[in-house]
Order: sequence, then structure tokens, then C-alpha cells
Amino acid sequence: MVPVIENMPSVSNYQDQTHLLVAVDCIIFGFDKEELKILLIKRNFEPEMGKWSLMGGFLQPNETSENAANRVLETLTGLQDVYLDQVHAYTDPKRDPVERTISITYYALINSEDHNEELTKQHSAQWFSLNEAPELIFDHGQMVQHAINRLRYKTSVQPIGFELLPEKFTMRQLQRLYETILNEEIDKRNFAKKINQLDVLIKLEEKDMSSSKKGSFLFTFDKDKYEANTKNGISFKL
Amino acid sequence: MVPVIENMPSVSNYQDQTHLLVAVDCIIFGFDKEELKILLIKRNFEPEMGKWSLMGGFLQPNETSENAANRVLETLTGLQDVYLDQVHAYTDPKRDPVERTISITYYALINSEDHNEELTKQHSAQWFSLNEAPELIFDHGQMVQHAINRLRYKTSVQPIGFELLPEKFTMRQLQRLYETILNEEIDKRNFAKKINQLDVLIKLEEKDMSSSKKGSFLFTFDKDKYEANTKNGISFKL
DNA sequence: TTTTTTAAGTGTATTATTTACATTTATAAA
DNA sequence: TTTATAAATGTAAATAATACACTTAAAAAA
Repeated sequence: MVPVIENMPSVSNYQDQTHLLVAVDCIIFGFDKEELKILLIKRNFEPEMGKWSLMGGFLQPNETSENAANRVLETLTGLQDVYLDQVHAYTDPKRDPVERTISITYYALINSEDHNEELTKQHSAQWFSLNEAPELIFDHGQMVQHAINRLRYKTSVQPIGFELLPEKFTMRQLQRLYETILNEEIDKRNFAKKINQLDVLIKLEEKDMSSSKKGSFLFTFDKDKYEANTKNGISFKL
Repeated sequence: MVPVIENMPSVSNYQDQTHLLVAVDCIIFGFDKEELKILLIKRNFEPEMGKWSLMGGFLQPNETSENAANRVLETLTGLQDVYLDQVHAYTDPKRDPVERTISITYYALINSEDHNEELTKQHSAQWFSLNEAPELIFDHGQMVQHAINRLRYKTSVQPIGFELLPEKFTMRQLQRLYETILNEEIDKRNFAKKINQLDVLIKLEEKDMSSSKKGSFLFTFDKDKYEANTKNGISFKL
């Protein structure tokens, strides 16, 4: 028998507690050969109609927040099974002026070639490079910043960068991706050395001829090794 | 003018959305000279009365989750202004059998000497070393594991370990703290070298005579340098 | 007073990792 | 056939991490 302390009800008062709206907001990262970009929507609904924001949605009765983030992402891009990572829960009582809403953010990594343009057009969505992004509503700017930091960290411990690339890619595209995520220039010899150490790439016979006269070999990643490293972690530091 | 798309209301239906209970749960870390421990409560209330769990509470109307975590922490330990760090939001619809509740976790770092024993007794709380902790209700075990991982990471990039120590401490205590957090043995010469590089400690004249005949010098941290490094980050890797 | 005991305190050599850096090569276009 | 372009590649230097053992201060015991 556990004694019941004074002032401490023996049954929690779930009923009396405040129930709140819970939303998810997605920071959708894409890479278009040169730059890391984020997909933002121009709101065609209130509140803050006409302003730019992240794509989000309310948590539904039988969903986890991961489910909700996937749903939101599919609604906007048509993509399923996308890499998603929870970042943070934002809980300021005044963050949404209409009604108190807490928001859980997820960042998504997508290959920006893949998304369904019909859908993004419907939502007046647009890709922005990080330093040209417009001002965002509420605390969405802070959410983006936080997500970038998390992505940078994650990139240094797991080889997630590949999620943003097409199936076949050149060493140079991969390098540009890392450079744009980490926001620093990397020496190409040192980069190749590091990537080869990770031992997750397969070099194909095929070349991409679009970028130079010589052409550059295409790579794809070794799914098994990649997944092992994605789970076990790596150390990517240049 | 922003066009309103079919099937897309121009005003969001906040009213129609599901409202949920939101809780915070605290993973309270303390260090008692030898080991990293966590403070757990034996529930004297339903659900799961009599079982061990994290200390938590529901988010109140005008609180942020940080406020709530601080409140929960003060209720149990009497401590204010404790180091707190958000870890993750848990959202499985079935995680709480009484009613759907999402939980946002925070880990707290406290100097375990400081807490109010009267309060912890009232809540039937007890310190457990990490590998002797009892089984916990719901998803609390997973929450603890997740928090430990986060603490390990944080320790390697910010000098937060000091939050767990009394104001004056020996180099050896600090080393034991790092060893217990990182779960590995560290060579004492290499450790001292590394810590001195961080340049956040002040060596006092005073010695602690309790641990050896020679005694060991006490240190305190240089508040300014410590705070600068806490913000800017360090790299602690041994 | 001297000896013993105990953990504290300290430095260097080795290894591993990271960084800096320049020339040759394959191919398309002129 | 020549030219132009980005791709491909390796080594030396610097920095960081690791391994490792003896001396010392003080209390306790003889």
C-alpha cells in the first residue's frame, strides 16, 4: 500500500487539466545542385494570410507527431517515406495569436527534384535559399534556425546528406551539399579522402557529362553500409 | 490578394481541432561524488500507483514547457534556476492509458547535495544509479535513455558538467563526473590537460583533505569564462 | 621524531588525425 | 590538332589524442 499524501489526490485529475492544440511544423530542406534551400508556403488562409510560413498542421486524434509530419509533408510535396527528424517543441502561450497552440517541429530532407510541382503550386509554396528567405510568421524563423543547427550537427555524426541527393550523384555534388549545409568551403582532396573512409559509396562506370568536358564519375550509395552507418553514427569533421 | 484554393478554408478551423493534454516529464540528473544518478518517484497516485516513474506535471494555461519543468522540479527538490534542457516530445496516442497525453521531456542537472530532502520524501522519491534504476512506467525508460544520450552529447560540446558539482570541487571529482557521464575511464593527466585548455577553472589555495593525506586542491569555475564557453561551445573529446 | 601510507600532482614521446597544397588527365569544343 | 575546362589524385606538415610512471605533500603509525 502506498500512502496518499495530504494535498496529493490519489487519482490524477486528467479531466480538470487544460487541453491544448498541438501542431507540427515542417522545415523542408532540399538541395538543387548548388544550394541548400527550404520550402515555404505563402499562406492562403488565416491567420497571417498572405505571409510566408512553414507548412504545418494540427495533430489528429490517432496520429503521432511523426505521422502528422509525414502527412503534412505528403500534402505539400506528394512524397512519402521521407527522412524526418524531430527538432523541438515550442510552447510559448502567446506564440499563436488565435489560440494557444504548441508546435513540434520536424525537419525533412528531400531531393528537391522529386517533389510534385502541382501540389506545391496549389499551396503557393516556393523554394528559398537560406539567406534569401523572407520573414516568417510567429516563431517560424527561430524554428528554421534551430533546424539548421540540428541538421549541421546530424550531418557531422550521421551520413544523412545523401537523403538530399538524387540516386546517382557526383563527388562534387556531394561536396557542394556538405559545403552548403556546414556553410564552409572544403578542399576537394580532403573531402574525397574523408568520404571514401566512410565506405558507403559505390563508384559507377557512368559519368555525368553536364558539368565539364571531362565528365565526372557518378556514385550511388551502398544501401547496407549506408544504413549501418546511419544507425551507428560516424564522425564527419573537416 | 491570395487565391483561396478549393477544399482549403481561408480561415483555419482552430475550433474544430482536437485539443490534447500536454505534460512535461523531468529526467533529474545528480552526481554524488562517485556516480551519475537520477531521481525517480514512487507514484502515490494513479495511474500506475506504486510504480516508479519520472516526476512530471501537466502544462498549465499560462506556462511555457520550460516554466512547467521548472515548477515540477521545484516541487520535488525545492531548487530554482536549475539547468534544464529540452530533449524530445513523445506523442504516441497510446502512451498514457488514461487519456491521450503528449509529453515533453527535460533533463535537469542538479548538485544532488542541494535538494530538499523533506520534499523528496513527501513524493517518495529516490536517487538511483543508472544501471540500478527500476523499471519505469509508460515510455519513461526510453525518455531516460534519450536524455542520457543528449547529456553525453551536450557534455562534449559545452562545459555543462559543472552544473552537477558543488561550488568548490576537486579535479578528481570533476573527472569522476565526466567518467560517469561518458561511461568511460579517462587518464588523469590527459584529463587535467584537457580541462586546463578549456580555461574555465580557478585553482583555489584551499584543499579538500577528505580524500587523501596529501589533500587535493579545490577549484571553482570562472563564471565569465564559463558562461562564454557555455554559449560558444567547446569540444571535449578524450 | 621518523617512517609509512595514500592519493595528488605532473610531462613527454608516440600515434592518429587534420590540414594545406599543385599537377596531370579526359573529353568536348573550337 | 589545339585549346579550354573541370576532374582526379597524393604527400608533407601541423595539430590533436593517447599512452605511460615517478615524485610529492601530508596524515597516521611506529
